[in-house]
Amino acid sequence: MPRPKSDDKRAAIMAAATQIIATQGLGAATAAIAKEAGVSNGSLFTYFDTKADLLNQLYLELKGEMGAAALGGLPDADGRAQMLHMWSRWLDWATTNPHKRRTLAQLQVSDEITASTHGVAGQTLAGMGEILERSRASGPMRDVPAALVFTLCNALAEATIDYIIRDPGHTEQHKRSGFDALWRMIG
Amino acid sequence: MPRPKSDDKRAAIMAAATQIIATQGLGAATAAIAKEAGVSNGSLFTYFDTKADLLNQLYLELKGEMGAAALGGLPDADGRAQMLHMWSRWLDWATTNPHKRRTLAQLQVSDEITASTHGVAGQTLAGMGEILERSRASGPMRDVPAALVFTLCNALAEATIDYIIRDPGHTEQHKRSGFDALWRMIG
Amino acid sequence: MPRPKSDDKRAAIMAAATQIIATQGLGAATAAIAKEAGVSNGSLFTYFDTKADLLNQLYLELKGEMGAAALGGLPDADGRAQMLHMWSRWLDWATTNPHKRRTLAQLQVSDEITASTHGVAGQTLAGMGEILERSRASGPMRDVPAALVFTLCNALAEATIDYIIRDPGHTEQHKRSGFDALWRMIG
Amino acid sequence: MPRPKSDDKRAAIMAAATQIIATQGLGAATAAIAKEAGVSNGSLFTYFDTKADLLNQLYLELKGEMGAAALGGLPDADGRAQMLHMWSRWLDWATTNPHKRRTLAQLQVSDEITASTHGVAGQTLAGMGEILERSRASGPMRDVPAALVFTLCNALAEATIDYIIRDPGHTEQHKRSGFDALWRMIG
DNA sequence: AATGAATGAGTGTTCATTCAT
DNA sequence: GATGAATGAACACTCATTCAT
Repeated sequence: MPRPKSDDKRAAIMAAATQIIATQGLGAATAAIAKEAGVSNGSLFTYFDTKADLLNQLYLELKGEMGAAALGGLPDADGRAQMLHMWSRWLDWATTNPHKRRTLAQLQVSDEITASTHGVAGQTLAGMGEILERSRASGPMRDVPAALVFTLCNALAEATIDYIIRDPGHTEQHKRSGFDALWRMIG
Repeated sequence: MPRPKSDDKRAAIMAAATQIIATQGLGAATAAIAKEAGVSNGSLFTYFDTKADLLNQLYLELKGEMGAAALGGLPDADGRAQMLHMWSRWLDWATTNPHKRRTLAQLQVSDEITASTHGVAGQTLAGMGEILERSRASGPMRDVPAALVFTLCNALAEATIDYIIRDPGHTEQHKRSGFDALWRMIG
Repeated sequence: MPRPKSDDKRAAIMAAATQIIATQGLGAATAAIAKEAGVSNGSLFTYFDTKADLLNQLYLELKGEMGAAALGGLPDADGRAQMLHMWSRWLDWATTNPHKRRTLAQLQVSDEITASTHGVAGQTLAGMGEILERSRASGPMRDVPAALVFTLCNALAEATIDYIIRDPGHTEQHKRSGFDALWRMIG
Repeated sequence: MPRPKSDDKRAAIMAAATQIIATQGLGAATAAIAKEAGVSNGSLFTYFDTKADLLNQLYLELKGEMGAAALGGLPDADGRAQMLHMWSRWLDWATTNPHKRRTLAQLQVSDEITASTHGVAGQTLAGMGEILERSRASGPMRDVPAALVFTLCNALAEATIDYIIRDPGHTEQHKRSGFDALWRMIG
C-alpha cells in the first residue's frame, strides 16, 4: 500500500484555491494555488484532472457548504420563522466567510462551470427551495413560477450581502431590512 | 490633439469588444477584438491605453446606454407609473440587446473595473435613482438607506432579466411578475 | 540478489513497451508502458534504471530475436541457398511481427541508443554476417569492406520489408524481387 | 506598411532547426531553436503555426534541396552516366551537409510528418525517379514495380551515405562501390 | 495615424524519477 | 518488492504591449 491520496491535501488545495481566487480572480495561476496549498505544481493535477475540474468541484463544495449553513438548526416553526432563520444563517455564512463568498460569486458566472455542475448544485439547494416554497404558495406570488421566485429571492440575498460587506457597521440592521423586503415580496 | 482621429474606429472597437466578450468571456484576446473591429492589432492601443482601459470605458458606455434606455420617454405621472415605465424600458433594452447585457454583466463583476469607474457609473445612474427615490420615500422602506434599496431593486431587475432570457416564451408575464414583486417591496 | 524477482514482469514490460512504442512512438510515457504491462508506475524502475535503459535493453532483445529468427533452421547447403533461407526468414519475422519491427525501426534511429548498445547488437548479428560473408568473398564485392556490404544488404532488406508492409497483397513476389536484386549485387 | 515578415528570419529559423535537431533530436525545444535563430520565443510562432508545421516545412525544404542537388548539371548522356552523375551529386550533398542529412533522416521517420507532406515530397523527387526509370526499364528489374525499385535504390544510397559518414577516409572509394552495386542490381 | 511583426513573461499540463507506505 | 502519490523541471503555445516601417 503506497501513500494513499490524502484528503488533507485535497482540502488544502480547495482552501488555497478559495483564498487565491478571492484575491486574484479566476485567472489565478494553478501554480499560485499549489504554492498556497503547500503542494507541488504537479500534485495539483493528481487531485484534479484540469483547472476546470478543480473549479467545478470547488463550486460544488462551496455551494454545498453555503446550503448546509443556511439550513442548519432549522426550527420547527411556521413559514416566516423558518425563512427568517434561513435568511439569517445564509447571511451569517457569507459575511463570516468573505473569501468563500467572493470566490463562489466568481464561479457562479464563469464559463468554466458546466451545465451539469450547475444542475448538481441546483439539487443541493433543493432544501432551501422547499422552505421558500412553503411561504410562496400561500402568498401573492402563488401564481408565479417557483423558479422565478427562487431567482428573485436569491438576488435579494446576494444584494443584501454585497451591501453589508461594503458597510459592515450596521450588519444586523441591513439584514433585517433585507428580510422585511423579502417578506413583503413573497409573504 | 486630445482625441484620436476617428470616432468611428473607436466605436467599432467598442462594438467588437461587446460582441466578442459576450461570446468568449473577458479572457478574449485583444487581437480577436481588433480583428472583429476590422482594425489592426496595434491600432486598438492608440484608442485605448491598455486592455483594462478598454474594459472600463466599455463598462461606462454600456451602463450609460442602459440608463438612457431606461429613462427615455418618461411620462409625467405618479411614482408607480414612472417606475413601471422605467422597469419596462430597462428590461426591454436588456432582452433586445443580449450581447450588451451579457458583456455588461461580466464587466460588473470583473476585477479590471476600478473603483473610480464604478463611481462614475453610479452617477450615470443617478436619474434612475431619483425615480426610485420618489417611491421609496413614502413607502415601507422610508427608513432604509437609499443605496441599499437601490441595490435590492437592481438585483430584482437583473434576476428578472436572467429568468426571461432563460425562458423567453413568457416575457411579458415575467416582466409583470417582477414589477409587482418590486412594488410590493418598496411601494 | 543480482536479478529482480520476476522475469515475467520484466518480459511483460518489454512486451508492453514494444506495443506502446509501435503505436505512440518513442515519446510514449513510461506510465503508459507500465499500465499496459499491468505493473505499477514505480515498478518499471526496479527493472530498468531509466527509460533510456529500458529502450537500450529492448533494442538488444528485438534485434536478437530478429537475428535468431533469421538464422533458425539454416540448411546445410551452398551460399545462395543459405542466403535465400535467411532472407526469407528475416522478412517473415518482420511481416509477422509488425509491432516489433516498427518499434525496432524507431529504436534504430533514436539518440537514446548508446554506441555501446549498437556495438553489442552488432555482435548479435555476427551469425548473419557470416552467411553473407561466404557469398560476398567469391563475388563482385570481394574487395569491398565487409561492413559496407553488410550495411547495403541490411538496407535492401529494410526497404523490401517497408514496401511489403505498404503493399501486402504480393508479399511473395516482392520478397523474391528483393532477393534477386540482392543476389545480383553480391552473388 | 509595417515591418514585413522577413524571409531572412524564416530562413534563420529553418537553419537553426536543422542544426539543433541534428544535435538534440526531434524532441528539441522550440525555445532552443528560436534562441539559435537569434529570434524570440514567440516569433517562431509568427512564422510557423505549430512545431509540427515547422517540422513539415523543414522536411519539404530539405528534401527539395537534396533533390535539386542530385539533379543539378545533369549531362545529356546515356542512362548509366546520368545515374552515376545523380548518385555522385546526391552523396556529395549528404556528406557535405551532415546536419541537413541527419535532420532529414529523423524527419523521414517521424510521426509528425503528415501523409500529405510525404505526398508533396514524393512529387519533388519525381525528377530523380525519371532518371532511375530509364535504367530500370531495360534491365533485369523491368518487371518489378517501379516504386519498389525506387525504394531499394534509395535504401542503397542511404546506407552508403551512412557508411561514408562513419568512415570518411575513403569516401570516393565507397561511393564507387555503392554505385557499382546499384548498377549490378538494376542496370 | 496605421500596421502587424516582435517580444518574452506567463499558462496549463506532462512526465521521468523518487520515496513513503 | 510493490505501489502510486509526490515532485518540479520542461514544454508548446498565447497574448498584452511595443515599435520599426
